[in-house]
Amino acid sequence: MIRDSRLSSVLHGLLHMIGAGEPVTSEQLAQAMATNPVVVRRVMAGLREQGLVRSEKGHGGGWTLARDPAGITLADIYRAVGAPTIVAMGHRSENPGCLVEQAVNDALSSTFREVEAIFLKRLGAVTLDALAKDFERRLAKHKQSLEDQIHAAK
Amino acid sequence: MIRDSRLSSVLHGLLHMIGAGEPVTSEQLAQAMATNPVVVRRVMAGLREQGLVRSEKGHGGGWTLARDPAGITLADIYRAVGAPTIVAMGHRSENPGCLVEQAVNDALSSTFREVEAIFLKRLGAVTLDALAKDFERRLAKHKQSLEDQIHAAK
DNA sequence: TATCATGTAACATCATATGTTACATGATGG
DNA sequence: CCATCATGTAACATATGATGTTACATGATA
Repeated sequence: MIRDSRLSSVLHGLLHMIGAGEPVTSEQLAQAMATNPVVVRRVMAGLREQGLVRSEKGHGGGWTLARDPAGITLADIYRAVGAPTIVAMGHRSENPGCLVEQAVNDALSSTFREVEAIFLKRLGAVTLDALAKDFERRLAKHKQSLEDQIHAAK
Repeated sequence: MIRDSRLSSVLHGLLHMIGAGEPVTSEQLAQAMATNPVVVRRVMAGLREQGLVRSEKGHGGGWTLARDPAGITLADIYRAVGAPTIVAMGHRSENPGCLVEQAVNDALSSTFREVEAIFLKRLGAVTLDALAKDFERRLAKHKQSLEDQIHAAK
């Protein structure tokens, strides 16, 4: 099964935007996200429609965050990238007249829906700001680790 | 996203097998599952490898349940059809050196894994027998409903 | 006005479930 | 023993949707 990586990909891009203090071009984001500028614009367009980011044309243009990252949850971003399918399984027929199919669909669908609700609840509990802070902690730890290596080599 | 319907499909077939007291051919299952006999054999082969069903060639041959349906859970069947992908989302890179990617992957992966565990736990709590009984209840109710209509029409 | 950047349409590509054809193998009944 | 039935399996076709790519239009800035 091909796994949709838009959410993961766009989060990567957004963290880069938070780090930069100025507009970031699709070209730069494409480098960071290991993809193509057109793909970046395509996915960022969804965020712009939801008012999460802004885009500016021309010299000095690019993408900037439009709202406080402490007020944006991963669930907001999930919806903004088009609310991709969560559960990779489904039914052959979504409108079954067959009683066997009804029994099977009910048993599976209730589980599917429950899983989807939990997934969205979890995403809704994480803000973009929290993710950025987590990254900064990793960065600090990484730098410390590098310094330790330098001192140890003396 | 294309949704994998093997689990749903094979459950449909298994309920038909429980209903029939004799071996059911791939041809018959294909009719019930609205698909092709070869597809039926392909998916049933997985169940046979797990000892859930048996197949017999020649006259009077076909597929039969190999174990008590009260001892088979939907999780067993899920695994037998090849344990299809549960969560339809993933990461661009599964082996990230980038710290941004690590932060993003950790945030999402923990949620993905939690959702998958809940999914499997739910499937493990439902036996094939319970599903069959649920179907029988629906059938009885349906019959009653038909009779009521006949009486009402008099 | 040249350059830079987004906006978007129109394809190509790729992975994977599903559908289909063809033929081999084995079991049963006559 | 042979015709028939059923599974076993390889090989290829199809469909879908994310992703990659090219091309060109539009708007903003220096």
